[in-house]
Amino acid sequence: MDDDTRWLNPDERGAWLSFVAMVSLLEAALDRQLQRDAGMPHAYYRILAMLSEVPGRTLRMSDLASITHSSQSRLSHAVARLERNGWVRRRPCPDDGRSTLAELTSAGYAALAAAAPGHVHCVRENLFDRLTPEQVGQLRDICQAALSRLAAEPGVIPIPGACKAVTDTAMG
Amino acid sequence: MDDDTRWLNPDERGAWLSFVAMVSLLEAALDRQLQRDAGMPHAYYRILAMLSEVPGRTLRMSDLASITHSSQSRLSHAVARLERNGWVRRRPCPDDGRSTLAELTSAGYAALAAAAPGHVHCVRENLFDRLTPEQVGQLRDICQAALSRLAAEPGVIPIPGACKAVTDTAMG
DNA sequence: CGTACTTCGTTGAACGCTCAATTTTCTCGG
DNA sequence: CCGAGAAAATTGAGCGTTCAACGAAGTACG
Repeated sequence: MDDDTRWLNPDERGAWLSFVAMVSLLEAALDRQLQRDAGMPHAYYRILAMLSEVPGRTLRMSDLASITHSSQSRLSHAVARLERNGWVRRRPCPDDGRSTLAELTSAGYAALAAAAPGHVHCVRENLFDRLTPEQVGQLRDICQAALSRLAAEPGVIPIPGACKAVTDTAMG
Repeated sequence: MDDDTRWLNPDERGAWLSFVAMVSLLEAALDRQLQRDAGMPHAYYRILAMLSEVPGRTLRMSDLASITHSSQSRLSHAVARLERNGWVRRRPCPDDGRSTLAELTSAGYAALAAAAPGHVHCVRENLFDRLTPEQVGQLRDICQAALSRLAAEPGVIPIPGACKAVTDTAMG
């Protein structure tokens, strides 16, 4: 172990342990709440939420994968399940024979609308209601700083048009 | 939808979208790196890391579940796999017939030591090297604020002794 | 002592995600 | 037009996590 590894200093280690604990518990809390009250995991809620915010409530599978930070495979499995629930409908894209369009159905919108208040309550209760307005800004800046590197990772290609239009207004 | 739900304001929504994106991508990057280079997911790395930091490299399953913020069931499955790899050994607890002790083997320690540099590099590259020292402190405070609520969630009982002793020094 | 209750850990089924093919369609250079 | 390569989406196997159920061992109280 004669390494040139730059280990975490005490401040960084403390922050990292808090971060890992916080993320584990928060994700678990969100998943438990949504699974119990709406019959879907957090990842599926985000798919419905993203679709709901876009004109026509329709997106190409590829774009939907990008804005939900999901692999195509993962999204394909997920949408297959959402379609079985009647919450999403798939149809071929007229402009590009390779693409598939995913559309939020009215049943899907209703499920999302029913789930949203409980979900937002959970997010507030466990995060934002514990933070000062200053800390909200700090959190955004910290995440953006990390994203400057993460968004360039293999397999993560930012979508020029669709992404921005949505992330400005989506509710999470 | 005539609700008294307090929706997220624009600042909160922006922070939340950044946070969700950052967490998804960071977790994915950590899992990919560890799976590729060390043959284990991040959750399993954390189990080995926690064991390695404790006197005797041994913990009761219950305590190990607590400090890794894992359910007992999840930990039980995980340790079963780690034991199959020869990285952890289980034996009955002499003090309490219900309990099981999990001990990090020397092979397990070696696997951890081999995995650590690459993992820390990944954490640095995608997070800490993008943050100012001030932001590191802000991140810790923000996570601690959220943990003040999350740590009290159902199923999460802080361990009086073992937990503190470890979280002061563990490397994540 | 014995009954009720709690704690500890495990198990199996169901489910979601990852990874590595595979198929279909589009694009581009010749 | 044709062939090579890229892009879009899907599929199935393997793995990790969740959830509910269970057995085994400790605790509290009459």
